[in-house]
Amino acid sequence: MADEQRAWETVLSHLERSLLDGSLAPGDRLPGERALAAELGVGRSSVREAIRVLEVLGLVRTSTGSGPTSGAIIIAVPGGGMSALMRLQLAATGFPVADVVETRLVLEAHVAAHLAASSPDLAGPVALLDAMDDPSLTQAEFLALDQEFHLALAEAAGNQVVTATMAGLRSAIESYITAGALAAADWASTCARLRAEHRGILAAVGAHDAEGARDAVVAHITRYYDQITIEKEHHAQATAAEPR
Amino acid sequence: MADEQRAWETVLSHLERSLLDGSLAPGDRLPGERALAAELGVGRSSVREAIRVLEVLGLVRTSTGSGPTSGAIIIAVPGGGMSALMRLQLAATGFPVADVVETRLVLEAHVAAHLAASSPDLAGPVALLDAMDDPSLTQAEFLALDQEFHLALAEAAGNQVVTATMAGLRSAIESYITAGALAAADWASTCARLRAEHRGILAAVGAHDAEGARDAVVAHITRYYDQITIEKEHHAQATAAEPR
DNA sequence: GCTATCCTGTGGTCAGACCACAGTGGTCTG
DNA sequence: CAGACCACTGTGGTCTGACCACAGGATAGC
Repeated sequence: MADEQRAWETVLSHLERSLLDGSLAPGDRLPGERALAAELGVGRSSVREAIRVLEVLGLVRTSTGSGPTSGAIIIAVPGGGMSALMRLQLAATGFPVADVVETRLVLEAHVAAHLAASSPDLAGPVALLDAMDDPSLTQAEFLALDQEFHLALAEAAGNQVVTATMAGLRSAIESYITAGALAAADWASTCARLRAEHRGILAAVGAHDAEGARDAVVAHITRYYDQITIEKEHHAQATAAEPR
Repeated sequence: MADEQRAWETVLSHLERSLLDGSLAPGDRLPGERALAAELGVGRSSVREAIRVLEVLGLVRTSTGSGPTSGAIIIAVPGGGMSALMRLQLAATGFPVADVVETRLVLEAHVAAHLAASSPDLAGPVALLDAMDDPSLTQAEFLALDQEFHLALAEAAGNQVVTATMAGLRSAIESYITAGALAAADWASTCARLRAEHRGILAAVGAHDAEGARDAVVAHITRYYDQITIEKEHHAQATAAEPR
């Protein structure tokens, strides 16, 4: 009866059930592939397909070798799989980038408003902002910190799902962000503006100004993407004749 | 040089690139597993792992047999993978249900407000509501239509990412919703209330009352989950001594 | 011309065999 | 005795070849 699902689905359901009933928890090691195959009466390749799915979804980390850190280990990277999912959906159907950005906007605006309405611990975000003031940062480092800052805000708001989704959305359009930053005509001033806007967001949050915080976030993100979009067009024109 | 990624990642990147450069588009058939394996110089099992990932992510549909509808076909089910992702993340990390609900709230509120601000085509949602008026519907059928209604709203709002995410969130807590409905003390009145609230949401949207639409959606969802939560506690008390 | 049959190609699965890798534990050397 | 060294073992990663069920198309028979 249960044979109607394919072998790898059997494995996946088994693992999902183990997670739900607590016999598997983050940090645990999965049984070896061979053991799992024998236990469930399927071939090893089917087990591997299931584990592969879990890996892409950010639920397990696999490594070779022996010892307690080897094998398939349950992690639970928030938004781990979201990244791959968004990227591929983007590639396939063209989830429009604008939709991704808009979604990010909705979530981050909520986060900001939520933070302003409560009295969260903002030590993490503040520390990140301080780190971002370092003028010796490379562009990549700056963007990484920027990413961390936004995630730290989401984390402070305390909603894991929102945090994970935001992480996924961000990484889905990471290449887009990076490309845009590289093409930025005047990175120094852009960078300075971003710093100021970040401070502004935190200030509004600290002042319990929900509307202000929401508006600040919306403006922050909107402005950045507008800039990228515009400059990308310029850049496209400038390089239109170049070979790819 | 590119050998540093695992074989199945090679396949996945290859397919992703093909999607991006347009040599693969939704509706197309992938090359056969054996052909792909030969082409990329990897084993068939590696190809299968990559395809498996794409399948779970809702990007391809596979079927056996021959003919033009067989093989792996690129579909691009919005939110196909999101469902699996959310469910498993929920299982693994214990995303609190409350977080999922709150996220849903944020997104749906945005959808409602967005719809009210524009002049969308609401024929689909209206038709669904009419279908839900059928008193002979089973509970499961009603809930399925309810799900469709909410998704139809999101679709009308035109943001595919939001739609997909909502679909994923919903399916992640589907068992929770169903269980709650089953335990509902008075399903008939609950059902009637849901119908009325749905109409209310549509009315506010139609009247271009963004705030009203937002509030209506928030109230709609919040009330339902509050009810479920309360009744679940009662149910838990009533059945506390029963064996599971 | 129509029907029944075989053929072909598809994914689905399994079994077995290697490989590279990283701890583990023993052995050898100083 | 302490240290370095090395074979052993178990892990995931991969490939190969084989078989199955399935569904459509080609073919032979009526």
